Amino acid sequence: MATMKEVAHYAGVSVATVSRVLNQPQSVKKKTQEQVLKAVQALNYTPNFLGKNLRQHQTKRILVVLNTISNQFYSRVVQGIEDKAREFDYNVLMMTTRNLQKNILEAITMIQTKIVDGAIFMTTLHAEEQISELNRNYPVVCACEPVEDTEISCVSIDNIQAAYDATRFLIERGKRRIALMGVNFDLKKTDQKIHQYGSAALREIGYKKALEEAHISVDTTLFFPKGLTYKDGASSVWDILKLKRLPDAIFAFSDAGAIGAIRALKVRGIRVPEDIFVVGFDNTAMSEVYQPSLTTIGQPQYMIGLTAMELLFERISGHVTKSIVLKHELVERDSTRLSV
Amino acid sequence: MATMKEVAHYAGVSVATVSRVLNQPQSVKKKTQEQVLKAVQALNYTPNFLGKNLRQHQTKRILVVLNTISNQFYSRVVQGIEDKAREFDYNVLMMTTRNLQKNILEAITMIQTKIVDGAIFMTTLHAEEQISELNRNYPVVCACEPVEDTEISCVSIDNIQAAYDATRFLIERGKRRIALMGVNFDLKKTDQKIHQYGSAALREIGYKKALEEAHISVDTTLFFPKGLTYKDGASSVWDILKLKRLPDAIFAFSDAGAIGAIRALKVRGIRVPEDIFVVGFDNTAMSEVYQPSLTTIGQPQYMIGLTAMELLFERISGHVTKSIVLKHELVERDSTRLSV
DNA sequence: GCCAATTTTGTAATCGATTACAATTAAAAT
DNA sequence: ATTTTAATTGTAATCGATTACAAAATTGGC
Repeated sequence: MATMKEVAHYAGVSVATVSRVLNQPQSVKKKTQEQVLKAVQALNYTPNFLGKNLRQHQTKRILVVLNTISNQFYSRVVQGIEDKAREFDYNVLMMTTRNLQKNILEAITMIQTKIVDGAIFMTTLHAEEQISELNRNYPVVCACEPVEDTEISCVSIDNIQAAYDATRFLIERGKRRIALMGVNFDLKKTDQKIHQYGSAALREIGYKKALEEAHISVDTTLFFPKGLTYKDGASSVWDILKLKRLPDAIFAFSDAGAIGAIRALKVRGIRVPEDIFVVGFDNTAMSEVYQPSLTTIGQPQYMIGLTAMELLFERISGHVTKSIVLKHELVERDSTRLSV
Repeated sequence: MATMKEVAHYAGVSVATVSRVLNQPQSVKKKTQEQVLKAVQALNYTPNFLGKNLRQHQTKRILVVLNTISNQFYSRVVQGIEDKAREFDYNVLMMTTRNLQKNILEAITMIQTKIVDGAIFMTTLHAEEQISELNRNYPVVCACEPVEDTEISCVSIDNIQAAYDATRFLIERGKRRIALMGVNFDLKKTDQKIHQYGSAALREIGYKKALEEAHISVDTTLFFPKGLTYKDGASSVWDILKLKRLPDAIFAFSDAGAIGAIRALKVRGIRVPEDIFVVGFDNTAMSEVYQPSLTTIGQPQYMIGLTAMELLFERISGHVTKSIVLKHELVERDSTRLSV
């Protein structure tokens, strides 16, 4: 609660000296140091970073912008970000947007108003334009979700290839009616730039590519763009059950969605994997623990976080822009494995 | 990137006028307003909040401190916090501690250095002392986890009663060897103040109370204080299987732990609920979706968040301290229900 | 058209730190 | 002991905003 001025007065020195003791102690005499530190103790002084940051034009803080923290997936990405940030003595703050543009703009304001030195966006949807604009003047990195603007540093897997791999995996196992469960396909109607739809649109492309390669025609009645949660997965299954012919496989763009779907199928007596194969996305902890365990596309979450933070540092110090694609992996488990 | 000074110059007015246009436009002539706004546009001006906050001694931001964002449970609490915060035009930032004291101290610094106006801690373990000290000079509220210091505002359920209810529920269904899976029991050895162990210790008390009431002796070989994750639950089961006599029920302090346990039991051919009953904690989405669905203690997460934020506002504006206990509920599902 | 009352604008202090530069003090060299 | 050099400290400007107070401009009443 005390200010540096009061500390200076108490210690009988100038504020400059106090500042030096706290920031470059080697430049001040041992004895004065002690006096000052004693005063700091006595007055229970803690610096006001608003003043410090204002003067120094830097905060040593960055912001991570997420849609929701209830997605297991992000936790590990954030850990990567934090570990790398710590190396450089930076603090990591987070904000959630819950898919509302309003909240993304709020996060953007946080950067423009100099509360943080930069930001990592894991949510580009609904505000690509504004993030792009932000990126012209402030350090920005996008992670997990693709962005159209090549001026923005970005880290993610190859979503097209990943979906292609998953789809092909199912096709090779004899599946031909593969339902797709994910998000935002419908945005397509308003704009043809694919990047704007995020990873889901890319995955849809990979899916189609695999089908075409196998000469299977794309059936859009098998698309269920509800969302990524358990409930979305379950709810999509209610729709699926209305189809004349059921699909023989489901490819969900999230593990939670896949699990919600399996659960709903079970309620109707449809078995996984015997009747329908199911593949998820992200390889979250639950995909291993669920019964049946879930085949899924694993993303190198920790590495994504680490890399994103690295790119952000490069951006903060030198305005270098760079995009990196990391490797995914298909993890085969029980939801696509018929027991022998 | 432009400063207010530049805007003022461009518009041909003083900085005071610019500030007024932005903050109390009614006090400035229409025509000047337009000039200024035009300048703001032209120079793409955004205020620097460091300066503003410094001058005004407030930031309109608060910090939420969590152990981890990978716990489904917190997501909904945070939503409550955010919704209430928005009502008062506050922003909510988050930091994770991953159960490391070092990180809690980092969060505390964030408040002391005036980057935020106050904080909600959902993680008191490892730093009660410091949080208590912080609370003397800055607005602090604790949520979900109990705190010893009565000067700290706190919101949570009655953990003793909740655990009592769960245990009693099992006893009433004929279970007598009830294993406990949770965290931090062992801290007990170093200090006898129960509050320091957090909610887990309270739950242990409730558990014991129910047993004693039923004249069942407490068997500490049935305590498995590994942690709250899926893996912890599964790993505890490996230990359980080493027992001479298996328990007939498991009460886990988290849904994830309970599910991890069910999964591990299944691997060894032990069925839930036929062979063992399992009860979880928190009523997260997965408890409904898992197979078998999980009986669990539900906490009013959203309400906890809402209330915590309310208490923080009271603390920010008037140094009122208040603690609130909210109601829990026992949700019965398949993991404790023998099919007829 | 003049004066008082009111509205609008500007000047300068302020928030709490850092830091260039100057001034002082101590140590080293002669 | 005196000068030179280096180490230590202080003075004051600065970061970018807000805001009390003073000054100027406008309005209204006569």
